[in-house]
Amino acid sequence: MYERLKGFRDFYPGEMQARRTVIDAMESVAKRYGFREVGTPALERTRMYVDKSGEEIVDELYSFTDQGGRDVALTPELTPTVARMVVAKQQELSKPIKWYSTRPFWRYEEPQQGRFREFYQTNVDVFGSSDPAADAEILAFAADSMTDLGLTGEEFEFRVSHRDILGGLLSAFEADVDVRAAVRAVDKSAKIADEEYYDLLVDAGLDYDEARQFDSLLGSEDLDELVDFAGTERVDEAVGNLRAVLDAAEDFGAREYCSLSLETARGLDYYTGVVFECFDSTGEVSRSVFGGGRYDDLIESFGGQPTPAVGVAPGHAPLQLLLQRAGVWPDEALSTDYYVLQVGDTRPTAARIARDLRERGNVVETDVSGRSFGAQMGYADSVNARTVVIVGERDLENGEVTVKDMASGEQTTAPVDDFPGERDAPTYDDFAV
RNA sequence: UCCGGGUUGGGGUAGUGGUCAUCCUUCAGCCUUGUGGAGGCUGAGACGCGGGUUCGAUUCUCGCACCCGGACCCA
Repeated sequence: MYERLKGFRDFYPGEMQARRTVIDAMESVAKRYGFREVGTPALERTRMYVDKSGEEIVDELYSFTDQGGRDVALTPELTPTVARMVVAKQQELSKPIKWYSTRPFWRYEEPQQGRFREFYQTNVDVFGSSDPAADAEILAFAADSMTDLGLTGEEFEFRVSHRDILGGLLSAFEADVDVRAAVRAVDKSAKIADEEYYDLLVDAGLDYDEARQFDSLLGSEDLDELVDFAGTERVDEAVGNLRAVLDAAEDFGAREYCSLSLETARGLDYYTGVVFECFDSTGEVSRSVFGGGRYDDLIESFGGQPTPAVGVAPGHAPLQLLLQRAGVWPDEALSTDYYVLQVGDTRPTAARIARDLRERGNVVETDVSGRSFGAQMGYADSVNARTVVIVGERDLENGEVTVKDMASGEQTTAPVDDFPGERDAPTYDDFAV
């Protein structure tokens, strides 16, 4: 017996069917917005992640040296890859570039609820537009995905913040504050005690009174107050940008799912503008389901022309938890349209019927194990066959097959030459008198 | 990497320092090559791994692995 690797999962048909339904729903929304699918490698050079995130990142990667001596890593996220792709073909791609992709990623970390070492995400990004409408389109894609999956505004919310508001306010307090550390403190603030939060802000360079004031400003949600307090062009512009995004989201039908929450910060290493996180508003532990935001500097830092970008990446595992808690996780029960049952040596006719039904798009099974009548019927039942077509020697002598509806148990005969005939999906009702 | 709780057939369980480890379910075959959900018969399938204590360990003990949850992290 071989055991599965820690943090990796197997998906058996029932769960996989439900996952497929969810993936198809999200990708369908992305396609309707004109996002185009891209395919990307599972391996990239380790250096790409180190340059972006620092040497410590290597501990979180599945990284190794390949047989050609290259230091490579299984991709822990998509953003650097698509940034690389944008830079490589920058001149020939028409802007805005709108791409999506669903695939697994790998991080060497401890599994937790909704977190695994191999995990799936659907990434959706816009490159080349700094217009607030681009941010809003990402929010609208995310909102449409959630509602198409059966969720309502009662069950999730997008907490929207703006990195430049945070950074601008912090700079207004102290010119040389450690913005990164302070933002990280903000990101944690909901989970830790106020005192601990203030201590972290103090560590970042504020004094204690400033920390309290900063906290209170973030909580007020009065954007005008923030502008007045800071009195800087940067905060003024950031607030204007956030408002413009929310206005556009209103027009795109996504505003009702958004709430202003400056205490939402995300990890934020490369975020530059609007950031948001999707929260489960029904769950007892309101942890972030997924997040996204604007990262205008990344492409340039990858060696490209300055190219603004905004994106979102719903992770399938936390999304699954949310959908299950909301009671809208798709049905995992498998179904079969037809089971073509053979009695005696009737394979030529049974196979012809099965092929005809399949050509019409039905899910059709027939015996491939030489089983008895009763065993075939039991199998048909176990795979939730809707209709069983009995192809038996006795009926064939009369030029007939038997059509049985498994739910009711009723059955009737049909002329073998007229089955399925012109019908796409014949049932018992089509032949019952 | 750290903390807490777990681990007995595929799933769910009972139990014990000593005969063939309990029961339910599942799966396969048969009763049943003309009728599934019921029933019967037969079969498959487990003490996570390693060390220690012991005449003997699934049971006691230590370590590890894995699972669940949490911390850190969340690019």
